[in-house]
Amino acid sequence: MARLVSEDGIRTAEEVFRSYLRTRGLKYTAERRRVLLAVMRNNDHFEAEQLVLDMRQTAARVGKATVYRTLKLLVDCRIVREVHFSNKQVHYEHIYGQEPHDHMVCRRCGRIVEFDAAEVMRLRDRLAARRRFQAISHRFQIFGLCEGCSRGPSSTPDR
Amino acid sequence: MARLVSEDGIRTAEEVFRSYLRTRGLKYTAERRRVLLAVMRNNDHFEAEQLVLDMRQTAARVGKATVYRTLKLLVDCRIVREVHFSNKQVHYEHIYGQEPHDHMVCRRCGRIVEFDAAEVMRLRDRLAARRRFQAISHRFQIFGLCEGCSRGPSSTPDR
DNA sequence: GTCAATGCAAACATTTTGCAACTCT
DNA sequence: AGAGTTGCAAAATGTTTGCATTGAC
Repeated sequence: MARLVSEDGIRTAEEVFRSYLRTRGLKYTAERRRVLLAVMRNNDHFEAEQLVLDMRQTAARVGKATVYRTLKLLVDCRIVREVHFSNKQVHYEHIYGQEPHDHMVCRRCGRIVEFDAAEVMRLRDRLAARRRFQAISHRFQIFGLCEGCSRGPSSTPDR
Repeated sequence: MARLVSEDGIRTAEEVFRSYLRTRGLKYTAERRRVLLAVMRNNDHFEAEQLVLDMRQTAARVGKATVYRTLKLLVDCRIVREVHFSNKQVHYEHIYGQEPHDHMVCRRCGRIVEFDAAEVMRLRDRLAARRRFQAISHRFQIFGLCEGCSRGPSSTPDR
């Protein structure tokens, strides 16, 4: 969270997306643009379904199939990444221009805490090398209790 | 993989499961026992659906709903753990009596390489402490190319 | 003008649930 | 005896796909 993207950052991401599409003979449609904007303005982690519902409220209405299809493209060109907090649906977050990070997930309140992935990547590469494995990416999430939840039962118990 | 469990190990797991059930007023039924045995004899990672199908072949036939329900119980009492290799269905592995480990997943051939989680856990706890987060568990998987696949195109390209 | 994209609804795959019949303890 | 369990089929979830229509280049 806390990943405010300036209008300028959005414009750059737009250019990245546009040229990604162009190089494969795909089209930069109004719908794809709307999805990109909705994603970039979302400063949190979100699920595909929620994005569909949110966009349904606005003038930037886009069909659910298109949202799913566009998310895939955005993941492919690394503007967006899938994150896996639960066993249920996939979550997404935009990562264009972000430092690599991973997540801690509070088992009690669901709070997500991000942390820098630099050390994780160093360990990952060391572990991989030992097995003659060439690491390309990783997923790492830490589950536990956040600061608030680890001291006594909170008044907002949920997931 | 390579986690052969002796008949003795199975018996111990059975005792763990049985007492877990007893303490919550649940019953150790023939079906639950059959699922436990099928799981413990499986020396690999497996998916729920496959387990259902495998058991359908044998005399130890158990309904799919029961398999799913029992897997949940086994996860809850830490005989089994969920592992997440792909974005598709959850995989399972029995971990009773195993050293903690995580997985490297080959993006080309799908091979799974296990590695000891000790260092990961140390890093995890250090990272968590910095954010005053109390780590309980984690998920860590490294994606990349296994030894065979990283040197030149293999003759068995798949997942 | 052409080839790709959209939106809808139907299809899918996986997992969960309601319920009547059954079975551990 | 009684609470918990099973199996089935139906429901639910989350995502993908077929296809006629529309739109970008």
